Amino acid sequence: MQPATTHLTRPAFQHSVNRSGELWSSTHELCDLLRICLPQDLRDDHSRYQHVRFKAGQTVHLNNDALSNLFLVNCGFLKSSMTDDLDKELVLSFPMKGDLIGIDSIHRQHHQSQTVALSDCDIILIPYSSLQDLCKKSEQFGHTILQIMSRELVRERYMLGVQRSLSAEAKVGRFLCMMGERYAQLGYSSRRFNLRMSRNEIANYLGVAIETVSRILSVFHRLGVITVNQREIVIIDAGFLSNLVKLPSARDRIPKQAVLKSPIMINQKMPFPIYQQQPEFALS
Amino acid sequence: MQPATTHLTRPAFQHSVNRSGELWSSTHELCDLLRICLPQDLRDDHSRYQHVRFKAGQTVHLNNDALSNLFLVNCGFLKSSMTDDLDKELVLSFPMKGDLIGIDSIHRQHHQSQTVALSDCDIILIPYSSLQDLCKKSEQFGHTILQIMSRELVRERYMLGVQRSLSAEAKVGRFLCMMGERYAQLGYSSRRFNLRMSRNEIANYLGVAIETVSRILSVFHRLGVITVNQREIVIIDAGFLSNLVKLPSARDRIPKQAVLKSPIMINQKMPFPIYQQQPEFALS
DNA sequence: CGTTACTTTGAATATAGTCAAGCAGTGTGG
DNA sequence: CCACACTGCTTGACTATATTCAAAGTAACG
Repeated sequence: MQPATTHLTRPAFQHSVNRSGELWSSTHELCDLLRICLPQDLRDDHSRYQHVRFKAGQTVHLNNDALSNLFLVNCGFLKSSMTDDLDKELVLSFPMKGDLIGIDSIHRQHHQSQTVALSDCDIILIPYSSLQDLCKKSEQFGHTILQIMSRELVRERYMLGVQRSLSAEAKVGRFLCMMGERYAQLGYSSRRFNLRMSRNEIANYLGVAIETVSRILSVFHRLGVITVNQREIVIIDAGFLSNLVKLPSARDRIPKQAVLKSPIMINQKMPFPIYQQQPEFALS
Repeated sequence: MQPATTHLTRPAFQHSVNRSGELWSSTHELCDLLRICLPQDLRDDHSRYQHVRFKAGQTVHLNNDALSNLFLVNCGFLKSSMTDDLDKELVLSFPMKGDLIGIDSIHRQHHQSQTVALSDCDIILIPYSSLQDLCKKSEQFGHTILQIMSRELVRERYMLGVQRSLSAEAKVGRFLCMMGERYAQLGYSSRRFNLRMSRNEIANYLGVAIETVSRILSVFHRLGVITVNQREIVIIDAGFLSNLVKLPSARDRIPKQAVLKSPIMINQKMPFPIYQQQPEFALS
């Protein structure tokens, strides 16, 4: 499809740090970002965590980098990807505010993926050693970290399900809804937003060809369930998008019109809220 | 494809326990099974973990069960699956000796999947509370658990890559190799083994139709790279299977013979050892 | 021995991929 | 400011891969 790596510039760490206005966060702020309650036993923890800024296009970490920090997104939009057996890029996720980057690296103590900034970003560095300290200090925090990892597992598994059993149309529909939900969580509109990634990156993420994504967006537009203008999306019928199973085959569709001869298949079940705020997730 | 749930019998826990000969394992044995070194600070831990036996076809846990235990496979073969949006079964993994079942349930404190025994099994129950105790007692153990979860994430991600970017032929090829490697780890032959799961389960796991699996196995057999006899597989050319990208299209293939007009595409790179023993994984 | 479940194989079909061309927005340099 | 190239996106036509449907074969089970 596309080459695995374009030209990746390694982040100028020290540089960024010195210029970054020396912003540091407390453990409390960390927990807030992660959407977990500050455990009792960390009330008097005064650790500080450094912020680093990345410009759009800059690399946060590369595949195979030794694990020294995890990265917590404070603001901005990123893309995590790995390189598969065949040296093709494989987009894994689009981290944004509140997402923890790098937990896949704990296993071998080296990153198994790479992350680049799609927009200017502010990222908090969490040295892995600090994470271990926090786990040692607070039993509850340790539990929470397990939960976060477990959640990541469930999310990735959800994507696995999407890959395996959905039509390309359903994939794109759910992708748009998911993005809407995620923006909503950040306080933006879930109906009108700008995609931060290219069609290519979407296609890769969904495991379909770029032309397929393009075509499907056009069809959705024609059907009146969304509006597409470059990367600006307006979702008109979110229910349609998240429950779509498949559209009538192309031949049953009067070309260039929204008139359909055979019915559109829609799933009745409520979709699994994979990225929604999870109240039970916060520790009481 | 296939109905999500056939008829699942809940395990007769108490019953099994009473009949099971009351086998209990030590923390040390637990670590051995998990292929990690017993941490120093758990040397004098005398916790005991109960074994439970399951007959082929019995359910170990159901989706949405409250998390009380994790399950460590001592022997036997199982199948973990979830139910997707469209109520279809989605096979996630085929746990065997040494695999830890249920870490996806930590997130919501409820299982996000279900596991059934494909053969008679001996399973060690690890109450989640005990796991937390061990983490509290031993910092190193806590770290190791993180590693295990991280590893699971990487494995699942590998499958995601398989789903997205491989042809059906490559999927089946890699599946066979992977099974070989896993059997090898258990001390069996990596070349000759019995698949414990049905074609249906394989197809589901790989995200292809059952007929496709069947056809591809036949083609491999005809090409002389494997031998298939029901569920007994003999791998003749493992390199071929793990590096196959795609076979020549059907029309370039003289029917029913192993003669090919155009070349078979083979990947040069070494495959990622996703299930191989990882020496660096053991704690020093 | 008949019923059932699982598997294989063939033929037709559909979905999505590839190839190719054209369009639109962006940026560069004359 | 315009011409030019460049990149990303869209659209069409064709094709390949894999699915679906159908039928028949094989093993397993009571």
